[in-house]
Amino acid sequence: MLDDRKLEVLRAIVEDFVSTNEPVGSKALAERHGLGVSPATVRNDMAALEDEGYITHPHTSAGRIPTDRGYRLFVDRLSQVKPLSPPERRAIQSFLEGAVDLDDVVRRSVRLLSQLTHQVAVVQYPSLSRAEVRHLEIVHLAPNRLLLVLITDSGRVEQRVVELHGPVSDDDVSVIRTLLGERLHGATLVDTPAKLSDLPEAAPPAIRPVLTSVLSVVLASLVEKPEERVVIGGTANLTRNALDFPRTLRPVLEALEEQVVLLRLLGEVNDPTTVHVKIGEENAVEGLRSTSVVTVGYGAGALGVVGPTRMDYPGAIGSVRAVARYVGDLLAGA
Amino acid sequence: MLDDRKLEVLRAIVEDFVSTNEPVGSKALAERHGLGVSPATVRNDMAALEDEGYITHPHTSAGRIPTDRGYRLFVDRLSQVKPLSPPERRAIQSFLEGAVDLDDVVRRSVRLLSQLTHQVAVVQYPSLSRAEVRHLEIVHLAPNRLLLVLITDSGRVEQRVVELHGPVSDDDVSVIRTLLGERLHGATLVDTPAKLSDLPEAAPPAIRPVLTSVLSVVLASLVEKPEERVVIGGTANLTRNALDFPRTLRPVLEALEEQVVLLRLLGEVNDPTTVHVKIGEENAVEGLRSTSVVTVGYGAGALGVVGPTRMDYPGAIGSVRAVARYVGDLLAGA
DNA sequence: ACTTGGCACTCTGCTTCCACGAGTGCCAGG
DNA sequence: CCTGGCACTCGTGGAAGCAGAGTGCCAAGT
Repeated sequence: MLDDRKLEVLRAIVEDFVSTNEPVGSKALAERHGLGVSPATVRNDMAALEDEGYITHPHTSAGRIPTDRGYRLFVDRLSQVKPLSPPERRAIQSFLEGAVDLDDVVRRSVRLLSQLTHQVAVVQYPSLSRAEVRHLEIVHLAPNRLLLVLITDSGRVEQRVVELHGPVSDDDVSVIRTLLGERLHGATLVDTPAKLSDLPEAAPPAIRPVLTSVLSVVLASLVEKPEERVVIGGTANLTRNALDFPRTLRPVLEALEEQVVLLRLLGEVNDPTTVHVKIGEENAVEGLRSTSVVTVGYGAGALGVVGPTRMDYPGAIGSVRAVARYVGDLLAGA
Repeated sequence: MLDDRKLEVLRAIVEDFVSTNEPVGSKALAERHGLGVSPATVRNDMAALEDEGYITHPHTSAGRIPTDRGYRLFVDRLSQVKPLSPPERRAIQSFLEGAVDLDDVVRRSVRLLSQLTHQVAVVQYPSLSRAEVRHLEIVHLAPNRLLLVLITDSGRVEQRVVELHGPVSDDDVSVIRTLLGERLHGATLVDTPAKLSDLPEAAPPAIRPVLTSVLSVVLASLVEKPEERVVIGGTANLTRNALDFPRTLRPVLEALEEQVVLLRLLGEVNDPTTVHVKIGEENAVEGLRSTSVVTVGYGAGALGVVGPTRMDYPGAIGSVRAVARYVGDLLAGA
């Protein structure tokens, strides 16, 4: 059904349309891509591709543009990832290494990705649940108020306030600090419920009430529904090609403002090591049906870009993969 | 030069234009605002207002629209702040009180502001320099690597990694922790240089090298150039009135992505208790010359909104002020 | 069976033209 | 100083016409 030349035509259409943002006609295509056949032949192939739903045309006398399905085929079978140039790689590395802390790493990654791809970039903080506890500090803020500070191996620092029913002494706080510290040091957060379950019984009766308050906060806010954080940047790129989002910029921006939505995007990454591409209507999120999303896991989290379906997929995939790799290494080694 | 009626006409023009987004003509204005005079009279007044530079018209046969100068006069002399309704106040309060930590307070404030005003909201984290140290924790990450965690009275938690030249023992770390803790507890960050200057001499010689490394990081990253953070939200509102930013949406989005720019906006607040309004060309930031910015300090930081010059100033000022008040109270009491 | 040139057809986009209407500026009279 | 009247300007919107791009299909060539 689809011989090699037809696929070649499809590739040419995608590439042309991506770079010019204009429907591409048979004539221009035939001569510009050295296919060695006449426009008429190309037209026949185009008709076939259109029958199969890979391309369409906005109106009768316009050129063709790829459909979501066409992009899908292009991504799956016709394109190959565009690797970054060595200078680019060096630039990424040195830019990321300049970061002073985790926040900085994430911010820099976002900026990097959006500049490399000219799209909107999304970077998730390393997930808490998979993280390992490096330190748990308890600060005695007020007689009946504690602040828990959790530091993970990925550099994340989480804080939670614990309101107690009654006042507690500094000494008791020290005891609890030591107890918890021993149990949790080096544990991953998913393991903590098991590690902590017998703690109240094992502890001196005097501190049990306080201990349970602390434990409930730890379990509730760090383990059961650990806060996932996502940072976004480069939204100005959405206006780059005003033509891409005729009247749909609004919903896109709205969707991108929702943490939940972003998490869902990044969370759909099953296999964390391969790059995932969601094209147009494939997106579960309503407001992003006119966009494509390229994501990949970097270890403890995920990152990606969001842009028009008319996107430079090979470039985006290459950039996303490269940045994920560097970020992953950086955080693993930190 | 400008009698009361002319001012009244200006007010009417601003209000009409803000609500309809269409140039307003003499006829509609005369009848809709019950000025008690004929359109012809209004026209004369308009001509005067135009001579003074308060209004202009896009083309000969169109109605008038306010200039930046006109808005300025309106804001300064013709409008009065629209106070929020009691239900609105209650909603704000209960929404903010649901926050679990500082990050949450800031995020909620941004959302609140953008929803109240239908503009882009900007909220600065409580500034570090004015903050008081509530706790300084030193975590021994690796033999030659420490993590400083600083907790302020406003709830901010800052972390910095200190790389040491050589390994250090847990005991030495404890000593330093105690030393620093004593000196810094309750101090504001601006005071710290004074409080710490004699510390190296006062400390046991053995730990001096480590101590100076730690001190230099504290001073450099927390005091000399303390990291200011800003959160932004509601950018989708920029697309609400597509007509407001014909081809200028791009630079606005770009400007808003720059932390520096946002800080500059909020930093221009001299008198922290009054609301500041920057209209159009008054803005120092290039990309925001087509917008207006309404800001106010809330105590340890500032917040505000960014929108088209054609903005509901009384409403925006009221909302900004109200939110700032609640946020200020919340953080002061926390 | 596939390719190719030719040709008629169908659109869109652009211009021109024109009439309409909103809105103004000005003037003379109350 | 206000008001009604009136001529003038100018953008808007619709109709009409035209050029260009691109298609679909057919018949002939390889």
